[in-house]
Amino acid sequence: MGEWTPQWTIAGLAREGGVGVETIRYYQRRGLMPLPERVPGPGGAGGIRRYGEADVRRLRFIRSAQEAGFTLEQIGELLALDATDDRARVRELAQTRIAALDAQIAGLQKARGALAHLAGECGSGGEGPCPILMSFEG
Amino acid sequence: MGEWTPQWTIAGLAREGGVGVETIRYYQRRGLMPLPERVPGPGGAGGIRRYGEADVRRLRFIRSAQEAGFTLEQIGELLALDATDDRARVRELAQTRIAALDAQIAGLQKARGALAHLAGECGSGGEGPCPILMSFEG
DNA sequence: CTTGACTCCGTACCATGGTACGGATGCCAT
DNA sequence: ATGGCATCCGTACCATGGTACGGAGTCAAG
Repeated sequence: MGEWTPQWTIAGLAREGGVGVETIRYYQRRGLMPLPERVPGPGGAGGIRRYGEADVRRLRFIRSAQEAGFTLEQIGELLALDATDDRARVRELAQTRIAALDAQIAGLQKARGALAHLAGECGSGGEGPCPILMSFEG
Repeated sequence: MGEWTPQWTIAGLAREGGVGVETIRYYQRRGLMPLPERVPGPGGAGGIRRYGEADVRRLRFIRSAQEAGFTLEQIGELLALDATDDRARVRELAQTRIAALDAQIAGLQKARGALAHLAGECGSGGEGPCPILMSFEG
């Protein structure tokens, strides 16, 4: 019995999710990850928590949503919403974030253009300082 | 005598740059903005600091560079570099940041796609919860 | 020449997203 | 049954980029 009845410890979960153990504990404190029951061992005393596929999926979702620019607080709301059927709220969150992403992408592309221009102006052939302070004007 | 011999107080500079007074003071502490001489008034005692066009440009540069994803520390280096002629280092910083921007833009576009898909899946016609947790898979 | 707004400066505090520490306990192999 | 990790938990600390506070000084208008 190994991988087919997946039961990870917190370290295994962390590995699957590409985060540190402390990060998972932090997410638990924030209410983003549940605390599984402690599984008493042969001794009978309260043992160690075990994690399964659902936890891995949840953790990966958190990381992806974070890359999409959601804050941990918003991610908490999304996770809570996953259990409800408040489709309107989900669409609202998604579309607000899409609009923010569009603005952010446009801004980054503008910045990229400015930097490319600077790198060009500041090519290897040339003397004196590069026009750094002016690089974002225009 | 007003705008033609530009002399702003810190509040005016803040207004020009679209930041708060405390932010400018913070940049001064970080070494990103210089502390102008205090201009003694008629009384003779050390007076209030005055800012000019150069400060406005510097402040705007900081904000733009920040939007381009540079940290304040990197911005400090860029500002220091503006006085030198180390073109190689400038190009290095610019190109590193361009690469990071390209990666970031790609990531954001992927996230945007996932969110658009979620918003679609989760249209007004439909029952039950939306597939939030799965929205970033694939 | 006082009043009120603004400045200066040090220091403290804040939000976000973690990261580290240390003692108690648990698990497993030898 | 014992040594050596790992887990659990509370609490403290960190980096980044500010934001707020309080007291003293300064300046301009009335």
